[in-house]
Amino acid sequence: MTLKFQWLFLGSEQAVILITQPTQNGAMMVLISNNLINPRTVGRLSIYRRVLIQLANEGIMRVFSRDLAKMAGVSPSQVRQDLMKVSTNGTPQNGYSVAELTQAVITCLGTTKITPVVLLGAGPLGQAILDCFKATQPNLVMSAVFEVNPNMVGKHLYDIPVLDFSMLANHVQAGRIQTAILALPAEEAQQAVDILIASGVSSILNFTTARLQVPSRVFVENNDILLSLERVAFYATDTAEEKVRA
Amino acid sequence: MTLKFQWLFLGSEQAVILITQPTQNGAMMVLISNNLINPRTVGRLSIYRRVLIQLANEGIMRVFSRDLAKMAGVSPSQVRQDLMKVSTNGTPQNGYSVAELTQAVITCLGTTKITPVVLLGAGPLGQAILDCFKATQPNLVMSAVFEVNPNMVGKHLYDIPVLDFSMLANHVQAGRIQTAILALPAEEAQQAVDILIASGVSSILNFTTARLQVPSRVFVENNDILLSLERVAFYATDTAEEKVRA
DNA sequence: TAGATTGTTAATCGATTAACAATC
DNA sequence: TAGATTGTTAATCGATTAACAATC
Repeated sequence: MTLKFQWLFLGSEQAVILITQPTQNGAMMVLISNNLINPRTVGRLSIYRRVLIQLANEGIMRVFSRDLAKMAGVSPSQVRQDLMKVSTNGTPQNGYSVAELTQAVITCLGTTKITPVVLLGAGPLGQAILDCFKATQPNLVMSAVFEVNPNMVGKHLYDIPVLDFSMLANHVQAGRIQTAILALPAEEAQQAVDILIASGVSSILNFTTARLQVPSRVFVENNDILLSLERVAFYATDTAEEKVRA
Repeated sequence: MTLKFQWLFLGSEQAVILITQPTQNGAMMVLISNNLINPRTVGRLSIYRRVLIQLANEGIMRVFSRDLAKMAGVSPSQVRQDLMKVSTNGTPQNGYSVAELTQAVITCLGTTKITPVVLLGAGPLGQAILDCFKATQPNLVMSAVFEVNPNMVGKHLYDIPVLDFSMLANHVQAGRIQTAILALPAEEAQQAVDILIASGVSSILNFTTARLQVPSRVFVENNDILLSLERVAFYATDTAEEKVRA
């Protein structure tokens, strides 16, 4: 009997895993449908991991939810609620073992598995992303950069080869690459996404302003830098002009 | 009588404006406390603006909430709910005038006022942000880039002068600059933020992994690229390994 | 008019916070 | 033991969605 499992993303904040099996007439039957960790929680767990690693570097052995909360910028309740998603081992009076909790969070986030990534676009943003990769955990490995600009193709950026865009589908399929980063012009985004998904990609980090059309099994994280800029501009207030005469 | 008004940010998703006046003993008395547009709504309004401008370019004169919703990737209810925040002018049967709605959204977002910005950090990420500025509305104007690296100071990047970090406070004060972008090492972030806030900055776009400590009147938008990467890696699933034998 | 859409209020949904028994 | 913290359930809060009267 062949079982199949896949993520399903509901909106942008909720994820579900489906385990299905084929019925006699060929249709799929849902066996298990588990609510799993949603993107917000994953984000906070990543932050806890950073904080925990820093604590370990400082030689601190144990930590309370209150302290972890303060350092991560969230509430103590939130920390304990989130830690319910990982196999916790805290004790009253003693809090959590930094070493054990770090391990539990890392296991939960699956940061132990090597995840190959492709980057689309070798412009300034693409290069900045490559630069960021120096700081990531070693489980994320950049496989190649794809560009249409013939002046860049064949070179290396941060030791990563820049390949022609036409090689994208083959490369992704051959390397069974599941993760892609979009740092190309918004007009080219959807077309590239169609190729990526057809080649097996299931998780996309989208730095373009385009709204991507993808099947529900594919995860999309939008990081719209222009939107961030516009929002920050909106909330800027000139304190020097804040006083008005009535 | 001197009135004073200021934003107040509650958590990361809610903003309030306070209008206060001094009492006889010098304390401030709250006159009006208005719930105003929260960051999520501001983000969606920015997206609507983009969509509307594109529609105008295509020569389309009128639009229904249903169509706007589809193009922005949200629900029709959400569109109408958001448009309640701007002075709307839609009519049943005819929907919204693209030109009028664009104008109303732009007015609401305050995109008419020139907003000067400083950028901290001239590394690869800083340069990518400068590159993004080409695409922004002309109301956002980059004033200067600040760096500690003496090899960069004195040069120009994208026609913007790179100044020494020691000139930051004076420059921000002299130019009454309210908005700053952080693209420097996380270890230097808080120290820089303290200088910025003391110099009058009220709105910060933080690209570092640091959690910033700021007074509640200051808006902080965190854009943690490493977190985005980690989240995307988490949801990647290898479809080729999705089939398991039971 | 009939039908469809707006503007707005009510209902739902989900995420965060509070509370508290169990425990060290 | 007394006091404080965990793990978890219940309550709250806020955001999104649905519903619907008013309207063109």
